[in-house]
Amino acid sequence: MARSPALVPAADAPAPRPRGRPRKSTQDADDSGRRHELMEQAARLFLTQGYAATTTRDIAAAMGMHSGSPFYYFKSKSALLYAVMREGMEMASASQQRALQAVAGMDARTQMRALVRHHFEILLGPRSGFIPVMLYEWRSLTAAQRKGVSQIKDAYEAAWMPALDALARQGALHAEPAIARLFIFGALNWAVKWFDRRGTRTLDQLTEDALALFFGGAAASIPSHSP
Amino acid sequence: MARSPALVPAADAPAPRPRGRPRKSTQDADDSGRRHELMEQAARLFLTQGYAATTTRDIAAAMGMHSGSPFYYFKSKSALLYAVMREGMEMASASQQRALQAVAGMDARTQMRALVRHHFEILLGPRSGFIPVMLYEWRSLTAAQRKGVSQIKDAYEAAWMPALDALARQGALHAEPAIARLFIFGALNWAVKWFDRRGTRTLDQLTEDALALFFGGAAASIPSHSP
DNA sequence: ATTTTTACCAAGCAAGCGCTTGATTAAATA
DNA sequence: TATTTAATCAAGCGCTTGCTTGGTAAAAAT
Repeated sequence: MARSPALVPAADAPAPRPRGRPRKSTQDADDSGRRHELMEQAARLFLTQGYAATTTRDIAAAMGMHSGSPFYYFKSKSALLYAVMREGMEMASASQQRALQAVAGMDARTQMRALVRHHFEILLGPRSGFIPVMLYEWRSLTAAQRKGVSQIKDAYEAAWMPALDALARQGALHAEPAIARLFIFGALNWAVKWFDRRGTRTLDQLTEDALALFFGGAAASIPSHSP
Repeated sequence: MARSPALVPAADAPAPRPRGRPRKSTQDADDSGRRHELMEQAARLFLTQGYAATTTRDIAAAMGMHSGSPFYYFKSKSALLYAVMREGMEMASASQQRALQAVAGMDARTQMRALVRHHFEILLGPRSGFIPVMLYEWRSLTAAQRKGVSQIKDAYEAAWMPALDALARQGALHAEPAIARLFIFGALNWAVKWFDRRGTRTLDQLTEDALALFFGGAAASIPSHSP
């Protein structure tokens, strides 16, 4: 939607990069930093304007590139979207595993707190962007792409079931865990549309609000060792 | 996304209509039925493909029209989207008022049940379509259009506060009503993405599931006359 | 010092887009 | 019966789109 001729790289765009081979590597290893930066800019634009309404020229301009250059990194616009979702979901799933391991063996409410807090971090934290794109641009994927992302997404969502089942057994969850999970993900994911990170409410507070709403006041927490 | 040349109205499209002036009126009064049918087809496509990814040619083909004909009813694609959202929100707000009047003076949980049930009807019922488009294509509106829809939407959402406040006072809602409302709308609205009307679960059951999750089991309902 | 590789630029093409314009047809009206 | 009006069709215009192609500057490898 940015209607600039882009014959000249636009006034507010980043300064043009030196051409040619880059100086060894910005950091250590596997990540060719420029490709990742492209994914971040694309994700930002996909989220604010939508995938279909974002042109490859918009993305190029945000990078300070010319209109054809993004295709050096991704063979199509669709492949760029897929990379954002797939790699975003892989990172989210890996960090969720770490968050869960940190509370392994603790009571169900503590585990749920960790899951909710982590999910908010992914959705609303400073390094967010990839997962919200996935949530709201799912239909822009091809069937084959959807299948590829679904695998990771299903694992991410399945990791919530043990804690939900335990809370239901304790009487802290007043609905079938399977459909409670759908409602709860809806409630949390929707926060992308209204939560303002520059506001006064922190993600910790937001987490407590959500826990209170779904699983009752803090007093309702009954510690229980896994049977 | 439908890639048909549309030189001929496509094989699966509705049969071509007789041209010329229509036979007096399909029904009684104010609604020129064809315009409304156009909005319904557009809403269906906007919802499945997204607004930007839906071409005016797609909409025309779904109507069995040629590509320029939708512009007889709407002066632009954008105006068609706005009409869907605005008129959809007006209908939803009016029917919500009726649903609320039917339970006026009754206890807060009954009022909440009416609100949730009505909301599901709007989102998932047989006459749905307009409101889901509004929820997921908000960013495709211009600032001026957003303002026009916001007025009605704010009133629709504000109507939930009395019941939420009352439930909080009864101890059946364990979070600040203002942010509870945001979470709850998120949970309900998300159902558009997963609920299958052809499945075994009815909207009545879904309503009870949501009430149990947010406001505790059915036993937690404490009747209270308005003070 | 030469060659290779990386990371772009510069230009443009074919297809598709929203939308306009001027007939044209059939029913309603006079 | 003649005229008007509503609801399209038929054709296409100008612009934007995703993407391609061939070149080129600079660092890295040899």
